[in-house]
Amino acid sequence: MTDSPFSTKQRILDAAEELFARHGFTGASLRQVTSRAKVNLAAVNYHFGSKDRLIEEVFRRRLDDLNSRRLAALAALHDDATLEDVLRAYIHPALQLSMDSHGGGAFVRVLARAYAEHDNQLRRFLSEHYGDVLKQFAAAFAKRLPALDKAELYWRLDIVTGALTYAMANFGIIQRAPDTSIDRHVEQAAQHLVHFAAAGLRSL
Amino acid sequence: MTDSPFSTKQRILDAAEELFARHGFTGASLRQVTSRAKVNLAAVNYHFGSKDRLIEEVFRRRLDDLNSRRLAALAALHDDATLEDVLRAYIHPALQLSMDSHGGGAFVRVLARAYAEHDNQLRRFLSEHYGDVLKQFAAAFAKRLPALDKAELYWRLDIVTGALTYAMANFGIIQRAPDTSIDRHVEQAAQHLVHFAAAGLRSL
DNA sequence: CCTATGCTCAAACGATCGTTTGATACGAAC
DNA sequence: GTTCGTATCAAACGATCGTTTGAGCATAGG
Repeated sequence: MTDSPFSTKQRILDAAEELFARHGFTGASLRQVTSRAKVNLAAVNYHFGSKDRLIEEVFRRRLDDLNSRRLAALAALHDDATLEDVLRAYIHPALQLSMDSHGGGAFVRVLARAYAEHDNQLRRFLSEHYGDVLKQFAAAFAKRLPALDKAELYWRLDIVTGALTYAMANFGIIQRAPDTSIDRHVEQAAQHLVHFAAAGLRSL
Repeated sequence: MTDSPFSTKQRILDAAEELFARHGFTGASLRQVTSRAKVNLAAVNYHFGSKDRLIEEVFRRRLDDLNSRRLAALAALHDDATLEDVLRAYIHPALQLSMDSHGGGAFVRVLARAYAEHDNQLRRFLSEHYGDVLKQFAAAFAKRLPALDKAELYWRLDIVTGALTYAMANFGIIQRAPDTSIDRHVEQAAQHLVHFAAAGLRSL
């Protein structure tokens, strides 16, 4: 029941995440996935039922991890935590996931792609697994930004999320330099994002 | 040589843009495209050579338009233009394109998807058609932000671009309300982005 | 020992993919 | 009127897709 990190299921998930990120959900075939995972082609349908269910599992695995990390970071804050502290609890786990060596970077590109690809189906799936996290953070932000009404706050949080998503996907011109360690790059990116976002959020 | 807006080529481009946005490059088949465009299946390979070349043309058409609009807006500014003015020249044409009724909204989702899908090939294509625009704006920003060194400026411009891209793709929770006109929504989004970005850029 | 269960395997299914072919229609050039 | 290049068409090409099948192998329970 507890499958090892090298079990067939896990190997399929790892390979699928990597290939979905690189070639898209439809672009990556199950034959590519199973070949990379060094398992039989039929193993996907045996363990997951279908390709669509495999895609869902790829999401759930990473998203659950991100959610719990974010909520833990938020819960660890005291009442007198600053706006920057809350921003860091929101931003840092996401950036860390996007850079981690276990294929998290691939996952973020999968995530970005999914918004467009599975138009409303996967979008609903994400909001279900994500809605309460957003609400908890929105409340924490609102407490530190009493001057903003709710509509204005949501506008700005949307902007923050956009900048973060873009940074996670490594889309931008700023990419990790070869002589910078991953941890250091994550710290730099998080620091810039937190600083920028704090100024934007506080602006009157 | 000058093909009408209803020519076979244009109809293919319109249909392809719409379907690529909805289903992805590999997810949308040429049979879907040609069926929607009401042209024969072979017309794509006749007019464009291959599916890949069609994808490139879908990009070039919209991107050239966005580039010229942005540069025109930048050129129209005086020397005493504010940081907000430059931001608006950068942001507003992009948002307008993303909302326009001629399928621009679809194009932006195609754009976002492309970053992940065609790993480096299309990425290079974009930087070639986009590099000088970014440089011109970077210079205009640098002039209004003398306190920022070059590295810091590029970090922050990357953040701005991220927030803008996200907003263009209509990914976020903020979407156009039914009772708000498209133009008004573009104005609102542009105003929020400009305001937020200006604060973030100016922050010490 | 026998059976049942979980898993893997090679092989094949029908469907759909991008692309190519060869025929046909049509207007301009000479 | 004939020729020539452009454009459209139905039909087919081989390749690859997701999925299914049925046999084979292992291990645990009786």
